[in-house]
Amino acid sequence: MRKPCCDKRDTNKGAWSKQEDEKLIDYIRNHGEGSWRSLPKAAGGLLRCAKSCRLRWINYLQPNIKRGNFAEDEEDLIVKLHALLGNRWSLIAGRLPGRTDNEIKNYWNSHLRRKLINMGIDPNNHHVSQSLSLHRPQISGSATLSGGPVNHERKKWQQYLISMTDNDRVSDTGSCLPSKKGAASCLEDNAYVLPDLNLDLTMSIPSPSTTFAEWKQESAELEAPSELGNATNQTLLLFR
DNA sequence: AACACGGGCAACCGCACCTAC
DNA sequence: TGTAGGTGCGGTTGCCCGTGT
Repeated sequence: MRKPCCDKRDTNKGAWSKQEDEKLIDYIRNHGEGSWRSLPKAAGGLLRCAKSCRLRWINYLQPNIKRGNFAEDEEDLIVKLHALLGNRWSLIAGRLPGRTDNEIKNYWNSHLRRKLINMGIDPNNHHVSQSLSLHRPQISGSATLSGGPVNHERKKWQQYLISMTDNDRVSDTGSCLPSKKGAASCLEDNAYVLPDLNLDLTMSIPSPSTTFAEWKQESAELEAPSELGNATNQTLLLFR
């Protein structure tokens, strides 16, 4: 049985106070990140769990964190990345400088998910819902999307839908849907699903004739340093 | 004005992965 | 090779605040 990461009797829970934040910031400024387990004691006796310190630093105290509303292009990117990666928030966050996985996850759950649902898109697999899929243009007739300012939004999402072929989306079987697999194995999965990702995240359709064996061979070849120059591998590197 | 309700967000929890021994 | 500690990640919870009734 694993020991708990800290003795819960001796730790505070809940919102962080200004003093606690300052202690943590001071310590990390002087000693750098890492050694989270020993940090609370070393940082002037912070009564916080190591994991809590890490989370607080990564999500709120780091100097390069971007706070506030998400820009339109950030939204687009999140949706596209989510279609590719599923709930791999840390990977998605890696593509959005200054944004944290927690922030993106919250934004997805509170805003983007609902937005997609209103558009008639299943946020889990990015498929157009049954009732709309037969006539994609109907999306513009979604009940929540009438009125002027929405037109732009509507157009944007229509383009998104059109640009997303079925091959682009995370498979229904959930090859990269929530599981406790590591990022690396997830990327392997995606490399199979999306062998031809482009750097700008607009996608080309993978050859339907590619078998798994062929893909494995291609992947092995891509591992070779001499292949680093080609576009496909650049794309794969994007997700490393 | 008081209450109920829902949304947004910070933080917690537990599991999985990584690495050193 | 197996094990334990440290860390990272994603799901979930709970509090706070705004809005509607």
